[in-house]
Amino acid sequence: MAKRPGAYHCGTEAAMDIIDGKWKVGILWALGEGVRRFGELRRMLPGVTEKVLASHLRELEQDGIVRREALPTVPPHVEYSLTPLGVSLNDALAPLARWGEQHILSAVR
Amino acid sequence: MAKRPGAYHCGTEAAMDIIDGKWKVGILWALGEGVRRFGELRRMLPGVTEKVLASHLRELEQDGIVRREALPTVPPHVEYSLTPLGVSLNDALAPLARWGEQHILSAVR
DNA sequence: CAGAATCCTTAAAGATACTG
DNA sequence: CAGTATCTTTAAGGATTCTG
Repeated sequence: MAKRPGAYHCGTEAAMDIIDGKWKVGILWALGEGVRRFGELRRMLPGVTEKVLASHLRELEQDGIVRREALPTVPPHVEYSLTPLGVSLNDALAPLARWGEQHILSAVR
Repeated sequence: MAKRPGAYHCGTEAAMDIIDGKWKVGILWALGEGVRRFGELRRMLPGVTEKVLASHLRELEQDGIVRREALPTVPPHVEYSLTPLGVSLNDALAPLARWGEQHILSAVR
């Protein structure tokens, strides 16, 4: 979770704080493809527990990265999507993804 | 620390694994300015303990990000610097730094 | 279905002291 | 100077159960 804006020394530190959490970048990646429901996200991230997924989503929501919309249906129905800020964060992450693919993932392939 | 290349689902995850550690991006930033000695790094990162700094440096060295050169002098003298891979990682981190500055740090200034 | 509540495990980090 | 060796602390994450 992000702290107060004054608590950082550089932008990277601030950004890292927001995506700090085992499944945060996975969530960003999953929501980059469109609107997803809670159960969909859970299936897209094999191994994540409900508790951790819920708390990560709540933190991302508080940081303005994710929008949460609860539909008043029975049974409950909640949709998650990226805010414009979330989209921009995803874009800023793209070079890092390319770096990882080129230098780490392709090392043995 | 980076695991085996096959253990990741995307490049971001692999990159995040390498810079995972409270002071790793700080070390990258400090070494981006040039060669530094152990004691210099410690002073540049207020709050880091010797143990954590040493282990972070060892991990970054194993991941090929940092080069360690021990000079055979008395008293001991060890110089740390970025490898070409480390420089490229620092470059890939730049967009994220800009994002953090624009969207988080400047939020209250 | 989408979570909240509770309890539990364990790695990462911190503190402190010591040394080639 | 540049670490290593222990010990302790903490907080993220996991497992399980329960509910509007």
